[in-house]
Amino acid sequence: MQNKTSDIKVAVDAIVFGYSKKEGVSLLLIQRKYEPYKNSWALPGGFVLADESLETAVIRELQEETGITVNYLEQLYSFGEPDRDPRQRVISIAYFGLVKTSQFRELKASTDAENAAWFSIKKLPALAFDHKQIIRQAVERLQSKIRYQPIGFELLDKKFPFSDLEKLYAALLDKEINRRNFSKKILSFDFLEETGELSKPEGKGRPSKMYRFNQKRYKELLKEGFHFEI
Amino acid sequence: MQNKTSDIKVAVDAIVFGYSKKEGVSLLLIQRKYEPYKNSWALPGGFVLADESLETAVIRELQEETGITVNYLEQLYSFGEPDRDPRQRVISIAYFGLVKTSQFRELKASTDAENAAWFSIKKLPALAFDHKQIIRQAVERLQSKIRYQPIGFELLDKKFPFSDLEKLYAALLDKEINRRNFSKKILSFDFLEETGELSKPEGKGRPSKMYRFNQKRYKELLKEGFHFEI
DNA sequence: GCAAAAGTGTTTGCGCTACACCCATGC
DNA sequence: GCATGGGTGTAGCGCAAACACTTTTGC
Repeated sequence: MQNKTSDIKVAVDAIVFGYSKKEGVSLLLIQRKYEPYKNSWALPGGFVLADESLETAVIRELQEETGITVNYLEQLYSFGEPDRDPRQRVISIAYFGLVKTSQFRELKASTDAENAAWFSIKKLPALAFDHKQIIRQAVERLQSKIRYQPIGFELLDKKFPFSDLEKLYAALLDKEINRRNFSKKILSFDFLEETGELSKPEGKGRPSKMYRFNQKRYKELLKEGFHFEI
Repeated sequence: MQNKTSDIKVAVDAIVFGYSKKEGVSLLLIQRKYEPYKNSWALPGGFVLADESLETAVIRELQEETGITVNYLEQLYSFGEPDRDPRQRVISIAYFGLVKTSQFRELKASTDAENAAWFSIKKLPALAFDHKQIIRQAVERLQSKIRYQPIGFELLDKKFPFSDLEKLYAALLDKEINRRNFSKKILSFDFLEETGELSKPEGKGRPSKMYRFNQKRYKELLKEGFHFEI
């Protein structure tokens, strides 16, 4: 057996983003309980079981380690440099997930076994393995994907004031947005609907209409050849 | 050892595209010599060795099985459904490659051990494993990527008449292109340079100027914040 | 001269940008 | 009333689509 091929382990990692107006864009991390990198912060994830799909493995690990259920998940990239894990060869298929702000807050309740926490992507701790690089790639994917697919809504609550969407885009793209033009563009797409409700004013200013993303309408538009683009 | 994780094998597959005016967009396939799917056509690829990177594995397998050296390569996606290989669990990291037309023609010379051939993507044979699905995804990637990254040049010769580029885009996007507007747009990007030569007219019509893609200029433009988009 | 393919100029209209103003709320 | 943030109208500019015409070759 000259060319050993069977001792490569297969793992999955999850890069899960959340968002709040206060904290901005945040990332879900766990604190490792074992060597290597014991006590370091790292991406949630683990080895794939013999008969589960990759996606199932991610969902399972996220549930086990953080109690979180994502409402958007897609494969990001596979990382397989021979030396990325000091113990043995491990290739990791990284998945990219988004959770709504309501879930985002509820983290602590469901996690006492593992130590899991949200970190603002502007203030990340030192990270295990090549996870820093993986996260960089995930942030790039998020920033580019938000421009041509309406995944921003997966980070907001079901109902949200329009200004929340605007602030989210400003935070994600890290630049100011022209309020007038942004709302004209988004509303012209015709996949947002008013719920009829008004937001309770948070201290100051006029209350805003609440909106809801109409998934069904969006799917219809896609069939008609519509292309989302910011 | 209740949860077996160590018996998943790791493979790579290559989806390599070529292009010629006659055949259009073509795909490189090999004919399998062993079971399963013996004699079926399949993507070139194979298991990753213990100490090589994923990309190295792809390049090696392509060389061994087809004699081809790609001049563009990027990771496409990882496929890992538990039942995608009848023998045992195999996850495959698929890579997406492009070769220039000159290489594209030279295939037969370097391959007598394996049976390798180009197939027009409009007339693909039956395929082993889940390779049909992988190819579909690769074609989608090619079609979308060609619009926002100048990878089309990787499918043409170093020097090419402008109309070749136009025909390539028409073939890839499967729609007609307005000659005037296409050339205005591409030339305005300022990363094509005239070589000064003229094409030998192929029978009829006026000979055309030959162009060359200026990689260095393109990199400069990127630094200045330029964004390619068709 | 004629057909075929390359090369170029110009009008038109849509969409994005920029700017300006009005409305509803809490204090 | 005033400050704060939400909501909307519109002029102007730029760019891309659409169309038309000229040039150079082989026969």
